[in-house]
Amino acid sequence: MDSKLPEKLLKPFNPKETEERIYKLWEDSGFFAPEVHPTWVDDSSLNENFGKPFTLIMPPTNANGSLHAGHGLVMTIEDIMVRYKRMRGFKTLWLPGLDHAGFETQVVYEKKLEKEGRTRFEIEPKKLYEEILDFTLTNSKNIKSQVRKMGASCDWSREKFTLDPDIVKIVYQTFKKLSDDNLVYRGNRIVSWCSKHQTSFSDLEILDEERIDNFYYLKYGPFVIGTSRPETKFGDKYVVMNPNDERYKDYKDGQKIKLEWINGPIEATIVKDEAVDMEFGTGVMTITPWHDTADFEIAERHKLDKEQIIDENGKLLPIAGEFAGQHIKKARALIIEKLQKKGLVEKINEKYKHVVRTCYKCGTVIEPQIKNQWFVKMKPLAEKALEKINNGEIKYIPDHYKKVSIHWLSNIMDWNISRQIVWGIPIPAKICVKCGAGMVDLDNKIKKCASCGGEVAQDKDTFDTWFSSGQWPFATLGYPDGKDFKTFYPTDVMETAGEIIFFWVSRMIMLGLYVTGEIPFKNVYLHGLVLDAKGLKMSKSKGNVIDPLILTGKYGTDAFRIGMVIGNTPGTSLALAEERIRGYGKFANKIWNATRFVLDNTKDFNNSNTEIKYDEEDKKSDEELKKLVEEITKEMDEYKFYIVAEKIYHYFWHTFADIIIERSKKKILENKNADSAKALVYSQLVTLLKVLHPFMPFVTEEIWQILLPRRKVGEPTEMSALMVEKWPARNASSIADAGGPESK
RNA sequence: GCGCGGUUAGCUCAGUUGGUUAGAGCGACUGUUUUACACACAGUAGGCCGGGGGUCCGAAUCCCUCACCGCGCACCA
Repeated sequence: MDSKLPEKLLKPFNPKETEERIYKLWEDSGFFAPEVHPTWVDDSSLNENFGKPFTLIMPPTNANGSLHAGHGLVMTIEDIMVRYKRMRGFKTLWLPGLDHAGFETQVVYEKKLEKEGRTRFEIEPKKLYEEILDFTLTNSKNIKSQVRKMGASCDWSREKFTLDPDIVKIVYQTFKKLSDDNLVYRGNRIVSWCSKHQTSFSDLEILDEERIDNFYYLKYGPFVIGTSRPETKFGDKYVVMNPNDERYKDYKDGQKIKLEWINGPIEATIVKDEAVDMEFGTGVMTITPWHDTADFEIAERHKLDKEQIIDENGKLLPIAGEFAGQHIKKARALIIEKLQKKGLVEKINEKYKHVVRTCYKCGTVIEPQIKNQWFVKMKPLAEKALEKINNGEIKYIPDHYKKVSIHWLSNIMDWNISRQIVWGIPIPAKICVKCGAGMVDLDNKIKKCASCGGEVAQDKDTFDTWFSSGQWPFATLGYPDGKDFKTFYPTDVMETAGEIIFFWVSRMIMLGLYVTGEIPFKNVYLHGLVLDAKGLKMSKSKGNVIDPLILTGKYGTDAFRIGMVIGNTPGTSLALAEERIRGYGKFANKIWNATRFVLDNTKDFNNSNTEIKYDEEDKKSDEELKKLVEEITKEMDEYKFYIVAEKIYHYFWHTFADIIIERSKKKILENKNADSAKALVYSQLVTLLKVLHPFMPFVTEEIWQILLPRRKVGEPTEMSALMVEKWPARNASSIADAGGPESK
């Protein structure tokens, strides 16, 4: 028996010195891969789970970003799940990945260009793509090393990037399938256009912003119309009212009237449509179908003309006459001035509260535009998803996200998947130069337009990032023929931020079901936002961003991890205060010091002696811990990490250290039931290290490696690690195996 | 307007199917340098569980209602 304590155990726990070494030990062991089996014996009579797959696909991290507090939470929660399942004997796969993060990255790169005095509109697209690719790949090394620092036990050999050729191939096949099934179409539809970023968006990239603006009442022939956007009114030649509105019953649908308008006399046509709210304004409005969704729909219903008033840069077109070429921001006041001179302004309400749609990145007011784009018909896809969610095949944690998802899916709109940016997966399609028709063309074979015979050109647009990441679970596993796909799909858990429930989670369900016929994951675990100590959202402008790596550097990764998880219920945002983490740094040291005591006092103790009989109170303590382990095992299976971590923390500190160790001192000193005491402290330490490991992997593994020579007497000296040790309970109802001196 | 959360100790939050004196961490206060640990130990104080109503033998927990805070969705020009 080794009777000397290692030198380092005599000093306080030093996370800095430990973490990199331990991570390397794990990585070298190969245990991150599901195929590399735990060292304990496969006995399914003892463990029903042994060898069953457990799959978690990591949300692909933005390759060009750096680790923020939110990532810290993701890596912690997912690693806890994965380490726990691995210790339970599951064939555990945690697949890491990187995201090219299309628009996000492009915006970052554009800012960089701006600083260099360049702009993307002057750079040849191919070259720009190469530049961003280079930029992204360089930065990706950074994020990958940071993920390692968090202790993530993911299988790096299976790492994927959203632009990998095999991923792109699958994305293309899905696009083709959607097209073949008539679920993707190209058409002139209103899209949300950002004039700064020169791209269209889906409805999710838009932020609603409440504003107080002027609301103008304008004389329009015999009517008074209300508008907050006079700059769009140049082309308005339809005046619409509700057919049931008694006030205007004398005007007939289709009737023409002549009137004086901004730039002279015009002829307008009366249109009756029920979409007009009789209560709002005067109950009469004119429409601008090119720049307003509601107006567009009215125009479609009545087959009305649509004219573009504002160009893609937000400037007025020649239809605006003397105002042509002016930016709409500046033009509004001038137009009102002119209307006032002409006596066409009836009144102005200066306190009009309404909602303006803005670009989520730059805040520019979104200008709806009619554009020829690719759209996915969502209704049929959503219906299938709703079925699976409603019948409980996909479980949400916390539960209320189920309701939120159902609500969104039930009111879903078609999805504009084309983006006018270079950084992304190019859309494999030809566009007819003559008629604008779009044809999916994976093999680059189409030379003439199928509908008009005109010349075709390659589509210059790229896919919305979420179109490719929406296929992530089956794409990363190599659908349809990959071995991993067959073994690990459907995956078990999708763990991600509640914020992207629609962007990502719901779309993965729809696309996964559509392509593979199966749900992509059985459980959705959604975590909340990580906020600053005061509960405010972190932002660079507020200067309250907390860098997780500074905290892990100061207090250790273990302290950070358990601090992130204790008391943090799923879905709830977390206020990250430094004292919180500092406190758990003390806990890591407490574990370290308790270990020193146990090893120091049991060095002469023969732990292979199975004859030890606990005395009365030790027996009680032994049973108490076994009961606790059963309890937390159940809670682990219910994803209640916040309560498990707290229970273990509390037991370790206030029962094991404060009561059991204190009690043992007396017994050992007086040599009264000393063997019982020694056996108990050793056994409890071993069990506690195991259950603590998913939460605090570094300190527990470090101690395990010190313990190992004692535990493995007479056994082969092969690589062994706590991360593949057996969890000390089979399941909630079974008898716990507390490990300890009796274990072989 | 519709939907989803939240309101519990000074702060951050737990509280599972309703059951005896409502919990944790941090903070505060009082002691103690006891041979693993002062990154410690022993202890103390602090809550009409947002307001009102109801069901029940019994409600922080279930139902109704109001108030306030947060978030999401929406084509009222």
